[in-house]
Amino acid sequence: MPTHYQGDPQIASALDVWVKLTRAVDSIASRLSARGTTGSLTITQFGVLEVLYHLGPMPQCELAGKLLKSSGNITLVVDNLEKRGLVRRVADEHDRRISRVELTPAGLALIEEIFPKHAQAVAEEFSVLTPQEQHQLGDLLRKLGKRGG
Amino acid sequence: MPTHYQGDPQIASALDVWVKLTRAVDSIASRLSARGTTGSLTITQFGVLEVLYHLGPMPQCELAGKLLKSSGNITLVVDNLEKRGLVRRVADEHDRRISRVELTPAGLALIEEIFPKHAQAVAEEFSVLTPQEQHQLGDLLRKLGKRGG
DNA sequence: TCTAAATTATTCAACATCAAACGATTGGAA
DNA sequence: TTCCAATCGTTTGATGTTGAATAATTTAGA
Repeated sequence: MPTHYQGDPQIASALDVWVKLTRAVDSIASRLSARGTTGSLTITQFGVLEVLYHLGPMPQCELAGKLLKSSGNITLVVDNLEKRGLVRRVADEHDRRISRVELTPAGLALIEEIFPKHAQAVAEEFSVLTPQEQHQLGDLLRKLGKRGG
Repeated sequence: MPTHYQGDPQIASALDVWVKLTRAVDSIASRLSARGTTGSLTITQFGVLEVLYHLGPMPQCELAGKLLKSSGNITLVVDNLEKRGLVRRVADEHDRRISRVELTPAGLALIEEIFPKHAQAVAEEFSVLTPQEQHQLGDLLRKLGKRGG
């Protein structure tokens, strides 16, 4: 989408790259989703299972931090995963404010089945870039992301 | 977030870059949002006004295409903008299926006020990259995005 | 100890988002 | 001309998302 911005070339360049950045992510995400590699899960549900799979059980607030979502959002997503029997809330013994979330056997079986397929699909999407280009991209993104946010 | 993936280094690298990519976008978007440069508008509402501002009145289906959203979504967002008097639906004379969306004077005034601030904020976010690095990033993203999606 | 501040999870209202189904309309083919 | 397929916008149901308010609990400080 051309932004047609007529001012400062620095601003025009930044707007252009920002649009490219958001559209690239949208584009890749939609192609990944179309492949159905997340099974019957939504993106966020997949994210929750994946984090629990790789990092183990954790409190909801920590889950919110990892996934960059609000606590209210995590409450709902965990609710929906719990209804489907994929995760379980376990009360913390030492701090009764905390409810720890963990995978059920069904949740573990599901993420073990679909994660490799998802990883493979991501690899195929990024195969248009050489290893060096991927490293370069990672460096540029690190500079952009590291700003306190 | 480390993905801790133990397999093919090609897959590990792709997952790593994919995580960096989504997190960079999340991070920048949340900082832009925190600056309040979109005024009292949501991201999508801002997007609609911005497209109408730069490209002129257009049917909802075209708006959906530009913003990569579903038609049902656009219906709702335009509804909300219309309630606030920022846009207007105008029936197409030649094709009664189409309702063209255009800025009202209030909508024009608003986007004319906030867009430059938003553009400035985006420029500041991307000022951590040199012009050459921005160009490099644009090239890499173009390769990633161009895949039919 | 007692109290104030911080943390955790939940709830709610408002908006976003999609997929699917639907009705109205258009355009082309038989 | 008549009918069928495609297009456009809306609606619905399910889920996501935030920010703010709230309740329960813990922690730290006076």
